[in-house]
Amino acid sequence: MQFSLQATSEGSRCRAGELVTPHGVVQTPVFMPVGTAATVKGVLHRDLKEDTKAQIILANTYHLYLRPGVEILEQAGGVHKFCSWEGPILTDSGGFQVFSLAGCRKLTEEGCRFQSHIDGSRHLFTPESVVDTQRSIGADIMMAFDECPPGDSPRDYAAKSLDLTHRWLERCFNRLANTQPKYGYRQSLFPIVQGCTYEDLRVKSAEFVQQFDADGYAIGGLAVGEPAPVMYAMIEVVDKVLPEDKPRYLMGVGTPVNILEAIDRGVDMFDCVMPTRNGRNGMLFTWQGTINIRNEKWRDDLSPIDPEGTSMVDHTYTKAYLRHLTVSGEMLAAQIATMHNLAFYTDLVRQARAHILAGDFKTWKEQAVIKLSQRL
RNA sequence: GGGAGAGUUCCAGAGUGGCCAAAUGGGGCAGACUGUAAAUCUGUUAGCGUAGCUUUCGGUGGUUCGAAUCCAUCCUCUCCCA
Repeated sequence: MQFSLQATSEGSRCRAGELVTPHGVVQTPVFMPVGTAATVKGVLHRDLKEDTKAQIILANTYHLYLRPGVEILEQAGGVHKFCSWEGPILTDSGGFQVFSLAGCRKLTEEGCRFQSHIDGSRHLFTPESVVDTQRSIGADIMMAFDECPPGDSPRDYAAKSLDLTHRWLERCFNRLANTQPKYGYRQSLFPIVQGCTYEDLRVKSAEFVQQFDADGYAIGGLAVGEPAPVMYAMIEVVDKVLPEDKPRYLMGVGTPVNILEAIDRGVDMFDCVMPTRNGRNGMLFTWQGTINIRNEKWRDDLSPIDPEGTSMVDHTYTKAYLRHLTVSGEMLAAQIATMHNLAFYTDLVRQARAHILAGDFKTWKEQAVIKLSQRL
């Protein structure tokens, strides 16, 4: 996998780049819609690609392993063919599920024993098995199996957890080296920097991780409850250590403002459920701020959903209509809101990229952040 | 014409002397959501600026220390039999 930097900007660590994957070129900064179960909920791939301009999407190892299962994915010839998405796919390792499904799992040196949230059946994930599963899935970018500790973890737990994540990382790379891709193209493995909100642990993790000469590096365990300034500080610390010539991926982040701030600090790749999940729950992101489309004030607003929007839905439907659909519980509401939000998120990073290339990112960002923080 | 029953806060519908500003559901209003166990979850929904006070359970009048609950009467509605 090749990554090339095309531009950086004065007074900022921001970068514009290009990532060449087996399934196509990704221009960075990039936002990657989350498609946990090999589907970005409610959106046809045609619309995902042509309307919302998604360049690469996520899928999830934990969820695909449980359903439909590795066998079906192998029979299909990998997840791309299974779900008919021809572009690049990144799979999360299930590390986040180990965190978010706490209560039905047990961590050991070997890996993580857990019970399926679907039927309660018992399973074991190890760094090796997770790499194997991602081989079977056929992701362009595989993620290392990590532990994502709670945001408020005490230092001793964070340190212990970090060491475990590092030992697991070595095992992930060993497994990667000793196995072959199943579908004829090379797969990349991204390590994940952890360390909670402890600066020295973050530095230690970034230094540990970069010795693996990976195709890209991820920053995990952020936006899990800590204040945004703390998150930004952690990004700054880590980005100083990570290699300049490789993409940096901030996992699970975030709000439009979070994303611009992270781009400013050198992050190239993002994913977040916010545009999709919040969209399904009636929240719209726009350049003028966020909208709760359920609010009564939109009841008779027959203006387009978003005059500045780049999606077909923005100009085809009115706010009053989308509110009606949302309040009525109509499934089309979720589809329209999701398309709008994804189109907005990709537009957000695309404009950021354009301003990086133009050299005025910093001033543009300052103005954008003010507007984006508003509630309409 | 005869008989039976019912009218409760936005709606449906509990409650049948004090623990009732009144269950529950719906609807309304608002909020949350950051590597998706989420088309989910939470709050609120008589008035006044909390404690507390004030006006509500078809209308009117009464019984009682006290009434949505008991009595009288009026109004409205539903069902059954002719």
